[in-house]
Amino acid sequence: MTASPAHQLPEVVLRPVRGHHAFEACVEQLARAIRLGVYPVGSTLPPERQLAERLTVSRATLREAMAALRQAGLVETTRGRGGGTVVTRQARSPYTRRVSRITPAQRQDWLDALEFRRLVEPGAAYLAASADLRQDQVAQLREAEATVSSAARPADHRQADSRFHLTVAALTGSGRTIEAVTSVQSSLHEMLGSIPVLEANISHSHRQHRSLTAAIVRGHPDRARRVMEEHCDDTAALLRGLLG
Amino acid sequence: MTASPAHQLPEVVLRPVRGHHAFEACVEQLARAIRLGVYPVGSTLPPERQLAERLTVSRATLREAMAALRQAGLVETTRGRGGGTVVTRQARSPYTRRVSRITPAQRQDWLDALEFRRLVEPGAAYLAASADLRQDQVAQLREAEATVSSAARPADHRQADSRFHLTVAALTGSGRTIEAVTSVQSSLHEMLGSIPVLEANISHSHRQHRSLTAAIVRGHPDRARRVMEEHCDDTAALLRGLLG
DNA sequence: AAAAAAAGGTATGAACTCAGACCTTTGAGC
DNA sequence: GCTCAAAGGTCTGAGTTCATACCTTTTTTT
Repeated sequence: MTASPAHQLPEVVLRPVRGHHAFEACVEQLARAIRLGVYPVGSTLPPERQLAERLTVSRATLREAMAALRQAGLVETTRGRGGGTVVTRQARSPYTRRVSRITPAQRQDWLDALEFRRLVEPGAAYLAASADLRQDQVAQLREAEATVSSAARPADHRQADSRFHLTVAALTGSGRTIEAVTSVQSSLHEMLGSIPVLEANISHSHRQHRSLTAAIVRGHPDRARRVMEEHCDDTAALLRGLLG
Repeated sequence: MTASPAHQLPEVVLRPVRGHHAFEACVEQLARAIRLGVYPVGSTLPPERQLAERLTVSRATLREAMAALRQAGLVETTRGRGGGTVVTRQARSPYTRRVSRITPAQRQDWLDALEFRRLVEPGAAYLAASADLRQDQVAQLREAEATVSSAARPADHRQADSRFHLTVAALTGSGRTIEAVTSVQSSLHEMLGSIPVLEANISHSHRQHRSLTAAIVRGHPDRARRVMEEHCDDTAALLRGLLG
């Protein structure tokens, strides 16, 4: 009881202090934001100085990241007043590169993401439904829902779906919740881009989105959570099957 | 719909790429682990090379962090085989320093932690109760529960409580869940150390722990979640009141 | 007693990151 | 047209972090 560090807690509690280099992390965050539709094609990213501040990174580092995105053809930059960096192409999931076999670590991480998602997204839905929403928030949610159901191509649908879920998270107003959902959605997006999956049951998914939206707007937390749980379970079942 | 980055998502999705310098982050993680009782007084930390690897940091950086802990009197180091770094004193919450007024940002973060906790810990309890637990895991949980209820001094109680909650999280086997609970518990620990709170209703809390343990061991996810929700709500109500 | 192993201690040069100043381009407003 | 402001582009020196050796101390093993 006194001299030993008690079961395996140490192994699980100490986490990597940071993943990669700062500039890689910036590239990743920005690419993710573009991929998830936070910055749609045609939109302008914030000025460098602002972005740098938001990512708590020096402008020099941020610029390296921008250069990488530019080189990858995702964005284009123009100088002068009113200039800036514009999204020109949809970012593709980084794991789409050829037959890059899914490593066991990757697979493990993805399974974990599915599990964590089952926990965190229903929770977010619950919180969102408990909140007193402003009119414009309700409108945002409705619009996000409408965009998903009207998306034509699978890629558009995936992106709109991500944005819908992020919007729900944003309604909670909780930074940690938003971060958790962002991370989970990003993994999900990678999985969907990496696994050839016929997005079956789209109409089923739309129904779930609709009732989720209704439950949140009307302020039924328990109902919102239950719907989101089902929604997550459906996706997870599909993906788990394909991941083995 | 095309040229604007759509509501406030950008503001909330892009998160700081990393907090501080690597070595500060190491100090924080290690101090936190000691504070939360992951490494009790008298226990030996893993060898430097191992720790460095786990934190994904170079040994040089890790050693800077260790030097800081050593200088703060938290640990002592001996050389040679069988040597290592031993925890000699309990880490105190970093926010206990005098009348360090709670900044608005701090307060905001703490409120967010309470909200996120209400989401994540019940979810973890649900997951833990859904899992097929091995005998030794059950034993760990029971032991953690017993340690909380037998803690005499408030400081011991707080630490044992943290460990109990971390143990529940560890039962889920989900890295992201564990990380989320760790972060939340750390904030909670700071709050409790910073706000003069008579830990009222200890026996009430013990009852909750007991039924939580029972629900998890017997595999009743919904019950486990409900109990944890109440447990979180009780603490949160108390703390929210004191935070204003 | 000698050798091996497991720890911490030291050193070095390269790569990364930062903060801050300054330059250049371009649109907006007078 | 002139001027200003808002953007991106460039430069520099200091501070961090890294990877990788190699050294020293102590215990265990043979």
